[in-house]
Formats: sequence, structure tokens, C-alpha cells
Amino acid sequence: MDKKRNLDPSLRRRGRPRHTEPSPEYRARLDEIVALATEVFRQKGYDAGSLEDVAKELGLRKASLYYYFESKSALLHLIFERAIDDALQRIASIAIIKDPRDRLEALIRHQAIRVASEPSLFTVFFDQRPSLNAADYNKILAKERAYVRAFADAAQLGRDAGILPDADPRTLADILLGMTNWSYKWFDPDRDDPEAFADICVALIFSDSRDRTEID
Amino acid sequence: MDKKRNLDPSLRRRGRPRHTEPSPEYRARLDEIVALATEVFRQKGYDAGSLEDVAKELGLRKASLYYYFESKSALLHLIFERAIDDALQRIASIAIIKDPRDRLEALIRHQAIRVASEPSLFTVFFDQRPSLNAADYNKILAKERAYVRAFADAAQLGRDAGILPDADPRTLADILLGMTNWSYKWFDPDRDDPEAFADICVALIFSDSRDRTEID
DNA sequence: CCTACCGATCGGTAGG
DNA sequence: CCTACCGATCGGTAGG
Repeated sequence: MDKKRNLDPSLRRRGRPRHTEPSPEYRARLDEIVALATEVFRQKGYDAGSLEDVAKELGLRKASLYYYFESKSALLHLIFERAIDDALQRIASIAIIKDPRDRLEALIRHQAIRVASEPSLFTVFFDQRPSLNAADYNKILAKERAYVRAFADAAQLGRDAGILPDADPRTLADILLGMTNWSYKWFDPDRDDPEAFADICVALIFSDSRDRTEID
Repeated sequence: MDKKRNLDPSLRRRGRPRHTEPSPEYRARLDEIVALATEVFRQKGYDAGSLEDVAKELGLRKASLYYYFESKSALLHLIFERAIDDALQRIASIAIIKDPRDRLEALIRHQAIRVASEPSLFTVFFDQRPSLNAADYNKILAKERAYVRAFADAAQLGRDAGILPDADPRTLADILLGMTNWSYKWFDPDRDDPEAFADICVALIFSDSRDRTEID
């Protein structure tokens, strides 16, 4: 049955081929491939980074990679899927904090540190999205909307509590995300400290302590 | 003399071929090419966007474009050069404002509106930089450092005046630029208003008015 | 500004 | 996991 897989394109199963039980070796190798592909796509971009580049770093040939994914764009989707699933999981516990200020601060701090800590992953995630095929793009987009919504919810809470200006929560969320996410363009791990960066972001937004000492 | 131009590569003049007097038609055509190339590179990316794509929109053939630039990467550099030169020119008058708060507000407002107003240009400018060749990259980088410095200078003034938190001015500048620049990823001209966006950025940073009404 | 074409790269497949 | 290979694209050049 497996042998028939490619005989008729209309019968080909979609997505990653299902194995009855993906062996630990298979999963470990796939993890390696995804990690190395992330590096290659960050350094050269998705188009200019070839599968031969990825294979070479593993001591393999390009053709051998096709055992692990069915196309180059499917490999890119794997990178994105892991990134966004991981990100959603990480903020789940933050999104239930009751205090508006605490929740906002936790989200900002979390995002600043995550992006600053994984420059390769976020460079690919933020810049190579247009290289996904339409179906994969929409899947990622839906999950990312949920992510932005978590920030927008916190922004709305913060706005209603008078911590943030009176504005559209989604726009506030995108602006807060801009402060933190943009760091993938300038943050230098050898020079900058993620925690210090997060502190400054928080201080910029929650400036009331600063103002209180300056005024009267 | 012009005919000899391509006979010996080692004698080829570098950069855009100098015409004794670049005709108005030549300059107009080059403007067209640069504008259309910006669109193509935004939609498909630099690697996937072919010179045939650019030529097609002008009703030309790819080979004809080589009269206007000497390589695809030189065309990309033209886009970058015009973008950064224009940007530097635009903030020159803002960078001499004396009042710390006024200068910061003017810079933030300017940047928010510029990026939100020219999504194609800034998408290419922010995302396709790695596709420049090394020499061009360094030229753009030097000019961009001057641009960030204008923001850092304003941030330092603002910090010393107690308007911004006590932190490294360059980091403050990059965070402020993040708020505004990130909009190229989410701003939708059909839905969002550049002026309103700029207002929110300013309100977020200069939150003292907000705090004053909330506190005591 | 054109036609014709070269040289190289690369995703993907065949078949083992 | 491999070798061998196809088909298509594309930057760039020749020569006019």
C-alpha cells in the first residue's frame, strides 16, 4: 500500500506521511533537520537556501531528505508549526493572570526575552512567511491571530484599567508586539542582555513610576 | 568609448554607468523601473522576483533592463539608496528641534506615518537587506546607523529630561523604532489610519497625561 | 531596445 | 539512504 503512494497524484495522501509508529530515531532526525533548516533559511533566506545546504550539514544527500518531508515548502511549514505551537503553549499560563498590569507586564517580558533568545527562529518566522504555500500560510495565520488576540485581550484590560491609552486593543497589541519583535533586527546577544531589554520595554510602557518621581 | 564598456570586465566602470548628461527620459525610465521593481520584490521577494517580471510590467524584455543597471543586485541597491537618502533628508529638520519632548514626538510621529504610508518600499527595505552584496550592504548600513543615531540622540535628550526611562539611548531608539516600523507587518491602509496610529504610539510613550488623570 | 542563447542552480523523481 | 538525472527558471551576455 505504501508503494502505491506516488503512482497516482490524485491519490497521494496530503501532509506528512503517517508512520504506524514514528520511531524515536525518525523523530530525532527530523528535529535535527528542522533545526538545521532554520539556520540555513536564516542565513540565506528560504529561496537562496537550498536543500543541498541543509543535507550537507547532516552529511546526507538532498534526495535523502525527502524521506522526512514531501517538499521544501513542507519543511518550511514544519518550522513555522513548531514555532507557533510552542509560542501559544508558552503564553497560555500568562493569559489567565487576573491583574491587568501583571498580565501585560508578563506578556511583554515573555515576548521580549523569547525573541531576543532565538534570533534564527524568529528571523525565519517573521521574514519567510510569504514563502509558505497558501494552505500552510492560512494555518499559521489562524494560530498567529490567536496569539495576537492574547495580547489584545491584555491590552483591553489594561486600557480599561487606565494603564494604556484609550485606543483599539488590537492596534495596542501590534504596537507592543512591535517593540519586542523588532529586536530580531538589532538585538546582539554578545552586546545586549535579554532581561535588560525586557526591563526597558516594561519601563517604557508602565511609565507612571517614572512620572511620579518626576512630577511634584 | 561607450561601446568598449563591456569588452574587458576588468575595465568595466563600477556603479551606474555615467552618462555625460543623463537625459530626462533616462531618469524617468529609471524611476519607473525602480518603482516597479519595488512592487515585484515586495510581492515575490528578491530571489523569487525575476527581472523578467519587472520588464514585463514595462512592456520590455529582460535584456533591455541592463541598459539601466548592471546587475539585479545593483537594482536592489538603487531601491535601498533612494529609500534611505529620502528618509535621512526628511528627518533632518526634526533632528534640530530643541525641546526633548517635541523632538521625540515629531520623530515617532514621522516614522509611524512614513512606514504606514509606504508599505511596499518598507517591506523591501526591512526584509530584503540580506540580498544586497557586501559592499552595498555596508553603504546602506552606514547611512542607517546615522538614522538610528538621530533617534538615539533624541532618546538621550528625553531620558535626561526624565521623559524616557534611564536606559541606553540606542536601545531606547531601537525600541521606539520597533513600535513604528513593525507596522509594515500588520498595518492595513483600508482599515487603519496612519495619523491615528501615530497618535497611539505617542500616547503610549508620553503616558504622563494619562497617569496624571488616573492617579490622585 | 531586441532575439537568441549560455551556464548554473535547484526542486523533485526514479529506482534501487 | 544513495546515484543519476530531468525540467524549469533565471541572471547575464553576445551581437545587433
